[in-house]
Amino acid sequence: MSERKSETRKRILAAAGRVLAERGPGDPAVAEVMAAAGLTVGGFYAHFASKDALMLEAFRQLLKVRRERVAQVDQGLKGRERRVLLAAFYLSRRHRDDPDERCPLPSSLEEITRLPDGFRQALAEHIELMTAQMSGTPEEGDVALADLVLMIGGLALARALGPGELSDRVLRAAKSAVV
Amino acid sequence: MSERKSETRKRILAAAGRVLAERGPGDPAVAEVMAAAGLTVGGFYAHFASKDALMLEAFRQLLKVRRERVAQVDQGLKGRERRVLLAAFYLSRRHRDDPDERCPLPSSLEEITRLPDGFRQALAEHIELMTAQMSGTPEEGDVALADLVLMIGGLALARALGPGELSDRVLRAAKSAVV
DNA sequence: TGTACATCAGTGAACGCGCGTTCACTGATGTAC
DNA sequence: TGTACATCAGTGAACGCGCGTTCACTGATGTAC
Repeated sequence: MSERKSETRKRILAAAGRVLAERGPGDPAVAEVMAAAGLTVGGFYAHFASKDALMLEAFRQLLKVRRERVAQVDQGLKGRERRVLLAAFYLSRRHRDDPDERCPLPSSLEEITRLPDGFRQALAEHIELMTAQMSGTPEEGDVALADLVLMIGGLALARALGPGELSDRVLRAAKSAVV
Repeated sequence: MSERKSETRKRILAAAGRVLAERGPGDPAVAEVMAAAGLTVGGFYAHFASKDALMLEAFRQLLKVRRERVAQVDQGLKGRERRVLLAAFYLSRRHRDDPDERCPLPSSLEEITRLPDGFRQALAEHIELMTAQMSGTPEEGDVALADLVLMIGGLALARALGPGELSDRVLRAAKSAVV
């Protein structure tokens, strides 16, 4: 594969990641993703086998990047302090409203029920790795898992409510419940 | 409107409620809902103005019924004890796997972002009423809200993971984090 | 160095399908006399 | 009580559109000699 082609591939993947994080893997149309990458639909299948294949790869990549980012945040902090800090970022109004840098999970969970198994596996792997990153000791695993639920669920609910007082309250309430 | 017609309308609404709770308001096709009600597509628009109108009415009705059910559960229990009991039901494997009696929120949150405003309003109203039902005193409002996030988010994540060990762990972890 | 040909990334139009919505029609039920 | 007509719930086919996927073609880049 030529360098030019693999550059194009990356552009498509990046465009897919942006819309996926906002609207989930199913909703965005292939033509829309290609247009966002500055291309036309026709060329798509020279890069990916199907829409699902593109979206799965974008999904995995987004999760991986986010895990790496989390790993870089403040390794000095451990256990609950670390979780509180991560939740403060995750459940901020900025993360709710900013179209970039979004976690794809709140928008993807529901569709994953009906998507190919690879999505479920990528999700499971991510959850395992994140709980490990968020717990100082193995015994803390379950509280880390509960905190992930607060984060993902809190953001999903806050987004569904749209910007506003109740939505802000949801973010605050979830943050202060971190275990 | 004849009695026969209004009976049919209720059947359509009930069929819509079942698929909505499982797959959200957008995914099920009108023809599929009508078939589930023992009818053909053509007659649909004599009962509802549009698919969105049907789904919104089904959504509101499902939420109302669920609130009434919660109101009947054990008024003796107050505050945290009450929330623990409700979470035990909500985050059970049965509620995760049983196609009937499902809460529509885990499957609907994401789509609500892109749906007419009525969905958002119905959601907001439901969340307000539920936090009221789940807090003994007004000061408890925020912990009730956090518990709702644990319940809805926990079920959404557990469903996305599909039945299995990790999914069960999510349910348990969320339950034991109830504030 | 230049010419002929092959390769390759991307284009643009078309195909097939599912789905929301519309509409002419049918068969059953109700009403007038 | 019976007959003619109107109403009404539901049917089945069609329309239009969006979308995933395919494919013949183009223009640019690389290779052989």
